[in-house]
Amino acid sequence: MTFQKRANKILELLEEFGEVEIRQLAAEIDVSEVTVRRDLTTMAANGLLYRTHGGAMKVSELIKPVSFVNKAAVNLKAKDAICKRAAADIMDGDIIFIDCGSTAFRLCQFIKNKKIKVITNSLPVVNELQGSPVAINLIGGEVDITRQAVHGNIAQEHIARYHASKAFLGVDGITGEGLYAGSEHEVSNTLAMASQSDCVYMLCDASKIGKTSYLKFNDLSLVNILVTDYNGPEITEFESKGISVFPVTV
Amino acid sequence: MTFQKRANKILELLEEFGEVEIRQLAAEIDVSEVTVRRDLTTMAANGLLYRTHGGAMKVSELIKPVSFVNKAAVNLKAKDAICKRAAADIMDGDIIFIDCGSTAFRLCQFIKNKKIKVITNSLPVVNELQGSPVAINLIGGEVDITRQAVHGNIAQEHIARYHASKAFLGVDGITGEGLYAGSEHEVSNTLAMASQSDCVYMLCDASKIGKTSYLKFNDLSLVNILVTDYNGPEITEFESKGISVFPVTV
DNA sequence: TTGATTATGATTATTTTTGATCGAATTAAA
DNA sequence: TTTAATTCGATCAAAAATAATCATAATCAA
Repeated sequence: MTFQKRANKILELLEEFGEVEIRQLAAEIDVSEVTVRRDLTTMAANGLLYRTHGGAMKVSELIKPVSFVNKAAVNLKAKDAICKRAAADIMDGDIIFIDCGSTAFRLCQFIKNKKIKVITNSLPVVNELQGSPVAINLIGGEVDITRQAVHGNIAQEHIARYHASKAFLGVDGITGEGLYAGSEHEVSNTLAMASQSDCVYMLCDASKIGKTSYLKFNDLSLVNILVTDYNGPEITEFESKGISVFPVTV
Repeated sequence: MTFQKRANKILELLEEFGEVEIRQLAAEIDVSEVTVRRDLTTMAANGLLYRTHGGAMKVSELIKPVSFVNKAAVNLKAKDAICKRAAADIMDGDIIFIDCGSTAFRLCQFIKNKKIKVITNSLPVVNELQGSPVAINLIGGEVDITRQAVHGNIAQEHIARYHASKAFLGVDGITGEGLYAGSEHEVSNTLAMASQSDCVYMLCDASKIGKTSYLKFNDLSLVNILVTDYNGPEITEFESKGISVFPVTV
């Protein structure tokens, strides 16, 4: 059993359990604990895992507290894939709007190294981009603590003062009929950002496609690009209405 | 059970409840209270949570920069005494400005139960007032991450849209000659808030009295009320210039 | 094959982690 | 205010895990 084989096995187990113990690995791979310890040390040095006392953890298990807030969020992998694709279109020098909401929030992790300006009404976005070279403009207005965002008339006026090359927005639901939201507060900001942008990206995981909510606030003409992991009959309908669909796989 | 696992567990519980007790954690994780205490100390040192007597609190997500937390710790008792006195003047129904800065920030703890509206450019203030009945209006504009506050022209314009009964401001220094600041950004917000308020409260611990800084931005006429723990010859000078001085003892 | 290099396992010394205890500090109560 | 009850920090000891050392086994090149 070579080191490479053991390393693969360890990564497999790590993937399955998220964490492993030396004892467990030694028994599973049938080598001494000393060897396992050596393997883990090497692998940790290569960034393949996180070494703990008595074992190792998957790197991704070590989440920062901020990410914790959104851990409860559903469809995380889909959202991350969507945001990764969307972020690929963001170039240095861009000025972009980022909507509040859990999907758009995931965009932050992919733009931390970019030299761009972000205009947002989302407090978590501001927080997440701390320490990055990203310049932040925070929309002012009434603070909605439950949504961790700013909204209201002043906020809309504030947005109207700016212009961005791209807007990254989320909605509660999207069908061939149009866009749906769960609250009027969200709508006003979404519309304001869209109207001030050259190109509107809508970030929607599969659960949003074909879903309606209590408020239909606009037809599909608002959207230029739809980034989604969904792959069903509605897609062609969206495209026939002039939306470019960027598919991603989870 | 490794430290990493416990840390994750603690953060989860913190996320759920906002605050936790040592006893509760020890029982939940099944380790001794000493160990929990050690974990909390370590995590607090890393800025993952706030250590309290007997437990920990969720770290305010917007107060991550260590500099601010540290600065806030200087002259804490004096600042708290000053803010407690100032808060006594705040009545239900008031609309108030709260400046950014470590002194004015301490005001938050004394107004959490009041039914008022707070207009501020300070991110820590927004965070601190979460979950309270206080309505918050956040000044919009460019985010200065190091100061944890919003500045710029848009911010000034935003402030100009509002009017408050009282403004609670801080400065870097105050002498018989006037008011001093360490940065022009702070000045513009301070002046804007002062001009839109019926009554300007200046919150200054003793270290600020008689101190000058590189920028004298206004004379004393800006100030209506000075709340301070300082008790020296300058006080009569301030009073002779029309300022009401509210003394506090530490 | 031989000699050199590397990988592995056993042993021992060191470090880390944990829990217990006790005086000091903090908070709450009288 | 003074007093009582917690909680904290420091110190110590026991247990576990690690790193270091060494010897043995496997691998490889000439």
